[in-house]
Amino acid sequence: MSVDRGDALFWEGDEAEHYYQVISGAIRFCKIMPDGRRQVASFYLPGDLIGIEAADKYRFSAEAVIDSVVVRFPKSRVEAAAAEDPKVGQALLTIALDRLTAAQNQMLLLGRMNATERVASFLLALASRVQLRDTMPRIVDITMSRTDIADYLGLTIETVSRAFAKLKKDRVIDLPHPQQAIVLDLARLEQLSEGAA
Amino acid sequence: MSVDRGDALFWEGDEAEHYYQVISGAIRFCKIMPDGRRQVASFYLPGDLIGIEAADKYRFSAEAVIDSVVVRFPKSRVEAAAAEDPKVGQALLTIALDRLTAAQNQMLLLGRMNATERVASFLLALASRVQLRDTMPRIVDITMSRTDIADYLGLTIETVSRAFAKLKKDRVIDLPHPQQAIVLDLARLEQLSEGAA
DNA sequence: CGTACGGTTGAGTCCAATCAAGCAGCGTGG
DNA sequence: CCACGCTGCTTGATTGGACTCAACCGTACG
Repeated sequence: MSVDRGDALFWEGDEAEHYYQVISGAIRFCKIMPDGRRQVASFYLPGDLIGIEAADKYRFSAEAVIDSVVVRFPKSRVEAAAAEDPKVGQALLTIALDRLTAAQNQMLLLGRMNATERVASFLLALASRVQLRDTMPRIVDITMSRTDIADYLGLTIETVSRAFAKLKKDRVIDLPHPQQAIVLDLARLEQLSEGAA
Repeated sequence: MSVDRGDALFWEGDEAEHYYQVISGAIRFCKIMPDGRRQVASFYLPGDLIGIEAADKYRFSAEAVIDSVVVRFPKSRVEAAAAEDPKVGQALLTIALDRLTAAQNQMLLLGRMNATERVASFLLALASRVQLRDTMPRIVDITMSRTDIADYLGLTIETVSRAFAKLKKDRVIDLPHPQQAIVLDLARLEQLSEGAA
């Protein structure tokens, strides 16, 4: 399946009938409050499975950040496979537990970090999630918009922009293009993400 | 095992060798930043399993909020049981997925809600997690301190206290004792937790 | 009875949100 | 080809909600 930028795989409240796996692109997993406030719980990148936490209905919406390709599995078929082969269930469990740990770390970010620390953590996470080639890439491609980043980090687009500007001014990163960052001082970035002022 | 108020089941960084199940009391699951900022990821109440997300090492600490009793299982034994009986693995998966959904909702709270909305959500969660008797209890016992609540909601103790005071002033709850709230206007509390100003 | 601790309340500060321009890239159409 | 408008990003000025600092209160406890 192809999904265009901005299109939804499913909406919060839909009957949860499918799992999705990202092949290419990026999907945001988010929830919107009645007055429009939005929180992105996570970004799903190629290889990631979407929808595993849904029991009866989806509790979050899944929308394409950029044009993407996903495969869709009927939920019932995955469940049948899991019942038949314990390894499938085990694999799902591993994914769920990893994701739980990530969610708990994100709570620390949202609950206790300031704007600069949040953006630093975000950049590090992006850098480490991209192809794990030889070493941590110095060039980080930022596929999502400032709006998506802000809603992921619990900030506004202005604050995200200012945090990028501050990191650039402090020579921690360079920002040749809004969608691309170059890590100049990895150690400093790590310090920031750990909360060292 | 008995654990006294304030004592830890394990610390962040310890080798993850055990699962724990809460029998009585309450355990907080938290992480502390180098400069002392603390985030409580969740409170575990009787029946809850602790430590399932740990792979090699614990990523969070677990400490008793009040004097508590827990049972401890060797991790290896649970894993063996899961390998043998698919139902064990399935049960673990169900727990992990429920917890993931809870964590995602907590992200919305931490990222986008104001102080009053956070406290309202917290009270509702407490009310619904206590014994599910006939209906939602009007009387909510708050076992944890303001410090723990603040670190769970990403606020300070003063702000938590002020939010409680505001809810009381607005006749949404009564607060006969700092550790006990009485829900006067459940509908309003639910509105607040959903983000209706 | 005095001290300590947890909670509340008040005053002032600060960081991020809000409000408001301004700018750069880009696709469209005259 | 270029003017135009749109969209996304940045930057500036101001505001506001939560944080900080500080005092105070009540209960528990030695």
